[in-house]
Amino acid sequence: MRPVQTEDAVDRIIQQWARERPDLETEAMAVFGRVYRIAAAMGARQQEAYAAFGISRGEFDVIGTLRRSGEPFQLSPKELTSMLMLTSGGMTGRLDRLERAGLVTRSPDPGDRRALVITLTERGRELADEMVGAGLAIQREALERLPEPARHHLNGLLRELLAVVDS
Amino acid sequence: MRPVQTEDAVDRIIQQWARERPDLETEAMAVFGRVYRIAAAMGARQQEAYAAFGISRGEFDVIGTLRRSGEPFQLSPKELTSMLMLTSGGMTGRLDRLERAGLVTRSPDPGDRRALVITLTERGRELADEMVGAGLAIQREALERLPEPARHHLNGLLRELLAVVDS
DNA sequence: GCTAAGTAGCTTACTGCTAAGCTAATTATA
DNA sequence: TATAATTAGCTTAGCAGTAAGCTACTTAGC
Repeated sequence: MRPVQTEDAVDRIIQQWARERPDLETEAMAVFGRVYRIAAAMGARQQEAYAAFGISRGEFDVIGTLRRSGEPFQLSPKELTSMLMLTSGGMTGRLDRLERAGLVTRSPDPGDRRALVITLTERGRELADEMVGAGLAIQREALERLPEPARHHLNGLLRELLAVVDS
Repeated sequence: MRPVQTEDAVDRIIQQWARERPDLETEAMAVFGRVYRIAAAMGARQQEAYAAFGISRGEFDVIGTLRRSGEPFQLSPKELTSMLMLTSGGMTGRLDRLERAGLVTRSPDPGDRRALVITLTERGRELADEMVGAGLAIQREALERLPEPARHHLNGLLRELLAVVDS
């Protein structure tokens, strides 16, 4: 009952390398080539869904992070920068746009006059709640086309690979 | 003998969402969250390795595509643009840099006066051969830390997921 | 208390990308 | 043949990111 495994774009690339460079051991290329393509394709699809709400994927990451941090939906730019692995300049730009859109506010941190507190506005919270559902729907739509034992097994293997890669 | 599965960054994000929004079905978020992080981490690692050769990952993609296309290592900008899913402007920039570095040449296509032929130079071919080995080494180093049945199984599941995502 | 080092956030210069529009050449149609 | 539509590649403007350096403030050591 497994679907027939037909040749995909990554197989073709690997066949070309195997013809030109038969000395290469290409298994790793297959695994990570597929990871890159899945990430790119799903990223593009999510970006499209987010654009319907008027903000980018990166901007959603910010309001999503504030939303899931829980009441009172406040974090410092520094915390956001390190959670989202961005430079401070990039974060300043995102916060500028989100503030202009009325989704977050900047206010001084009473305990540290160097620092700011970023707070999700009511509109920002509502938008984050709507958008997390929309983004998740895109992901579920794709994933549900795999049968269940495969889904669960895939998640476990990806967890192992991430542990290896992040260490 | 399986390593103990400890909580990772994706688990923590999902726990936050589950606390704030218990209505969400988060399995898909786990799978794609890990795919995104693996892609980002490995991409950064490869970029670093490529930088040692003086060119970027995107530029390597171009000379790698020419190299694996086989003798006479020639493709048109149009073919490269569609293979690498780039806009024409982006490809023009990459070719400018590669030409300046002496890794490719631009020459007129004798059969179509609108078109160009991009040819890998001898130095370009040598560099591509060296770099594909270096990039692959990074990938193998990570992947080999998974035991073999897992590696093969993971590749099969990723192939299934890519087929679903690319359709 | 002073001073040196570190930290938070912003600004600037630069890079690489996309999107839109251009020219020149080719192809299809009347 | 004339003309309309398409295609290849380039150029330009604009955007989002990084890296480096700035100011203002805080912390640690003497």
